[in-house]
Amino acid sequence: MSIAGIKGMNDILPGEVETWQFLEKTAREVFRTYGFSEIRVPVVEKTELFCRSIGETTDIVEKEMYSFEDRSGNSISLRPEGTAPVMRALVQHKLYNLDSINKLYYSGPMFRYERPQKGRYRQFHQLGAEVVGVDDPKVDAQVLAMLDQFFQEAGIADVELQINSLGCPECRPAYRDLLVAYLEVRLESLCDDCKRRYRTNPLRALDCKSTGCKAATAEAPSVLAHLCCGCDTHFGKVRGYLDGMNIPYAVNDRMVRGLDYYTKTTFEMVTTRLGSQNAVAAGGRYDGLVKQIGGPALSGIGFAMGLERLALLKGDEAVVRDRPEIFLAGLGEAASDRSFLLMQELQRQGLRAEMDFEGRSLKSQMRRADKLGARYVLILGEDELSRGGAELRDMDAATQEDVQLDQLLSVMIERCGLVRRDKA
RNA sequence: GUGGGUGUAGCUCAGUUGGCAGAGCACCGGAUUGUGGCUCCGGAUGUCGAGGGUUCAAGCCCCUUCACUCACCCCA
Repeated sequence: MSIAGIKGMNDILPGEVETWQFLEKTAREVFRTYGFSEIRVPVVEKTELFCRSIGETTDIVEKEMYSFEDRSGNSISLRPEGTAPVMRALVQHKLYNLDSINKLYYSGPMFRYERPQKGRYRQFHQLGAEVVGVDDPKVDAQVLAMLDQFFQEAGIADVELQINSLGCPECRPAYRDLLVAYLEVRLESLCDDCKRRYRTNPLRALDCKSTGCKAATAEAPSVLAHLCCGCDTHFGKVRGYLDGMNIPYAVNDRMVRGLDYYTKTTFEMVTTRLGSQNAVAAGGRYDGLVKQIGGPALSGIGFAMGLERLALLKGDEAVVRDRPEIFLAGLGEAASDRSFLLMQELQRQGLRAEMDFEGRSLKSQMRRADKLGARYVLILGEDELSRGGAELRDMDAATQEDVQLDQLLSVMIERCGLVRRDKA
């Protein structure tokens, strides 16, 4: 029996990978215009980093981390998300001393031990961005604008930007108490999960899909109505800037977060096209996080996009076929050898050239050239070879002409207008 | 962790009350010497997910197991 891959960890095959490359390229271009620099951090970190940042009682830390001891007995974990490692690096290298604002983006695999389903995998990929050092609502609006622009340029429609504010250490405890009290008298109608956690994580009930919880929380107090003065004006300004930039959004005061570090502005880019996975990007402000992992008191805001989910939404519509410029069809050993050398000369010039390595008939070489989508086919037989020429067939026009082999390079470069950029 | 669905050719899937393993697509070859697409003709391909059981006989029935998938939970 052959060895299969690990459950929930997928291969990205030719034909799919083009979509990923498109998404990554689009993100790099958009993020660059907003002044973000890439940062690359390791895939494993000390387990403690995630416990302290994400929260000891979150599902991620409690039951979803790939944690293990290395050979010296330290507990390390495959990263379940990207923000904590990036903040760790920022603190470790004191990047905040180089500039008062740091705009960083990252991309790479994350790991969570969950049951896989559509749009949810054990190894998944996130592309995220973080702004650290400034808590002005303009920064929130910039991040949201960048996210919006990414979706526009990536051509992903059918998504909605939802925003909320979760308050800060000033106002959240009071709201939380209020909500606990509200839930307490309605415990009977809550689902088992919400009953169990109404004290530890009451916000979760607002987001619960069970009909009982939906009904029970219909009249629940809204976070937005209980923000402190600072959070309320902050949220108001963010909304004002979004309106000013004509960025569409919806306020969703029942949006909650799975990670403990979020404060004030939170947001999600949601879709209805991915089964039960409705978030394709999510993020928010995390003003206490850097200090919590042992750094200075720096505010921050960021988001992460799920590449698998983006790729599912995008499908393969973005993929344009990469056609070979030329296919060299040689007949007989001598012609085949000569074709091989010619092919290499073309490739060295940056032209995509292909040939047959299996000594097939001309007919089947033509078929293959057609299948690959070659623009031109060079037909080289014994006769042509002896006089130093060949037939160059234009596959789209279905016409062909004689060319001298020593002219082939210049003819092809002229036709395809393609010279390797790094040569000149 | 819990529940449902599905495992048959490279892919998508048929397969009758248990009786020789099938189709379409894809692939390969051919249709007057060396010319693609369209058409036509021909060809190869299987551990029927795995293991066990019942039976003269199992893709089909029974048991076990694994994988994939969707949903719950949770999240990107």
